[in-house]
Amino acid sequence: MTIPSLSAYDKLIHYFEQRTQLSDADKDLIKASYKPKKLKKKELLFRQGEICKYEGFVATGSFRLFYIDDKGLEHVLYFAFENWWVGDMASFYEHEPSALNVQALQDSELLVIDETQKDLLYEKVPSLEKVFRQMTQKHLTVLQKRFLVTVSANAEARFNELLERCPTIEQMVPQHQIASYLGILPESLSRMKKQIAKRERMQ
Amino acid sequence: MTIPSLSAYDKLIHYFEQRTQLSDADKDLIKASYKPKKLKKKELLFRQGEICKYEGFVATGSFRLFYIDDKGLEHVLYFAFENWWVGDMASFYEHEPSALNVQALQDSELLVIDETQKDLLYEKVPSLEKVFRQMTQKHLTVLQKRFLVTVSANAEARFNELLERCPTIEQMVPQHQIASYLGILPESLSRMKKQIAKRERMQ
DNA sequence: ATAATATCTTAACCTACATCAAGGAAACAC
DNA sequence: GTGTTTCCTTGATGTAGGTTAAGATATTAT
Repeated sequence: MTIPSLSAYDKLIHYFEQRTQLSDADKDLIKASYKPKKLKKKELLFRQGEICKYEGFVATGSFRLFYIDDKGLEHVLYFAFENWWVGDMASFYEHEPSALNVQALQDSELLVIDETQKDLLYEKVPSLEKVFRQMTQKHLTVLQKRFLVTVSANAEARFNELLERCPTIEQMVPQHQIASYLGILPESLSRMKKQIAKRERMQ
Repeated sequence: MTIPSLSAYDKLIHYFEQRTQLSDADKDLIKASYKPKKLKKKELLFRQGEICKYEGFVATGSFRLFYIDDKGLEHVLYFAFENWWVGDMASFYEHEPSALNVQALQDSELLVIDETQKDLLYEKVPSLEKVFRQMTQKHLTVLQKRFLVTVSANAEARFNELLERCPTIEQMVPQHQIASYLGILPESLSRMKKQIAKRERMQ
């Protein structure tokens, strides 16, 4: 018994149709503008220092976007699951080296678009301008929340916030990458979880 | 000898004209959509918990946008000077209580627009859709950089980064608010500066 | 001018998390 | 199936920046 799954393109069209009205012609233009791209587990869409040439829609699988600092420590900016977007706007639009690495956490399927195609698509389907403005606003909103939580709460509170917002995260990504998202070392997360468990056993 | 200064509206129109083409009719529509709003030093445009009803263009003066956590500590998200924007997109568009306070650091002059007027303006001057999409992208880019610096560098490195990016900041805002922007306490910034001075005296 | 308020500095002590080191468990590769 | 990465845990010790308290300066209001 298998569930009939939507194609990558169906998911993308569905995403846009939830946000704006599209004619059949619009849909065809969209399908022609995005190219499928498969990435194996651990493969990178692009790495830090490179120009981000593609903005990608996650059709299947999952990704992490992370920065490696001068000390070699990795800092996860966010995880991206199905129906999310991956890329680096600063690099994509300004053609500057990206500060980010985009890595598949499992075998994954993206639909990607380059800047030329995207500008063309905006011209041909102007209503997407609003969709992407709103998508960027949403993105900004989420990042702002993440920033404020990061600077105002300690690691345990940040962990709880993450679990509330994303209860299945522990089944989806390894613990040392959750630590990296939280801004602590794997050792500290391990110790923290032990503390939490101990406290819960007590009462 | 006084420098003849541009009116608030001239500055706003200039801002838009640097980013898109505008007809005289467009300019009139813009001027009719934004209302002037003066704020005295320390006055708030809105406070945490309230809905952000206005997006504001800073014509003169300066602002800080900050969050107060459960312990009562203030965390500055950013400072806004002339030709910057203040507001809270999440609250403005989704009508949810804002997490931010927007406070004038000195007597200041804003041009503000509410959501109804802004939607109307997008309809009447569609090229602004792109300007605001790009503005939001820029905003997102800056916040992403700020986030990565915050999680990967220590307080001294963050202080240096700020000074490089904004060399006159110490003349423009009090030191305890710089500390709040850096995510440390005023006492720590004071201690840090003493350390830096000592090190510089040595060599 | 003088009181009131806001800002900055210093010092002693404390804590959350990092660092270093090592061993164990699980997953993956051939 | 057994070597090899990858991942997780635990303990001992270190440190950046927080906490508390107090006094010094500067700014503002009346």
